[in-house]
Amino acid sequence: MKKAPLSFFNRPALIVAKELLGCFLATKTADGIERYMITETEAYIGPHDQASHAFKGRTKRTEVMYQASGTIYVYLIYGMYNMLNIVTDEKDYPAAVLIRAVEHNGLPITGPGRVAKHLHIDRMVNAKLLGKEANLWVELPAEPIKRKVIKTPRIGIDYAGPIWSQKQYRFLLTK
DNA sequence: AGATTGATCCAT
DNA sequence: TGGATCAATCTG
Repeated sequence: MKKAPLSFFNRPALIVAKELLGCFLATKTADGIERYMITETEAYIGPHDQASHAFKGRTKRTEVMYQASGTIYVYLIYGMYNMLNIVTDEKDYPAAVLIRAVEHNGLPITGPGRVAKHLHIDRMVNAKLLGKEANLWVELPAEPIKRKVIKTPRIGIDYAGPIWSQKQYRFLLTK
């Protein structure tokens, strides 16, 4: 299995979000390398995206979204759940892809909170670089995926207004 | 449908 | 400095 180069992420978030489907999140454990196939993503595409945290500008929390592509962005929501994102695009351009669901040995893990919990991902890895500074990286599938891709509006962003809340920036693999 | 939970951001 | 808000999930 081939590790995704950091250049994979140095592209528009919409492209990365689509291409991450079928890729694997990989982490090293005592039992070896565990791989989780990514089955659902969402793109947050820039400073003008009203659904994005970066819409309010550069703050202590959003600073990581402006860092180099391949940087990990993890934040806490509702005081309970960690959300795993991967920064995309050029440095100083705030964009990221949220990992919303994976599959492990054919078993689905749906919902971003459950994904992070299952992989033991928390804010300790926030602002770390995939593979270099964190025990987490992405691997590319050996063969192109055969499953179909569905697009829908993003989840839980009604605050983003009528235009941005309806953009079809969520991508899922069908069964 | 309602509770949960705490970091973050902005207005008072 | 307080208080609303939140890229969600669990239980009834």
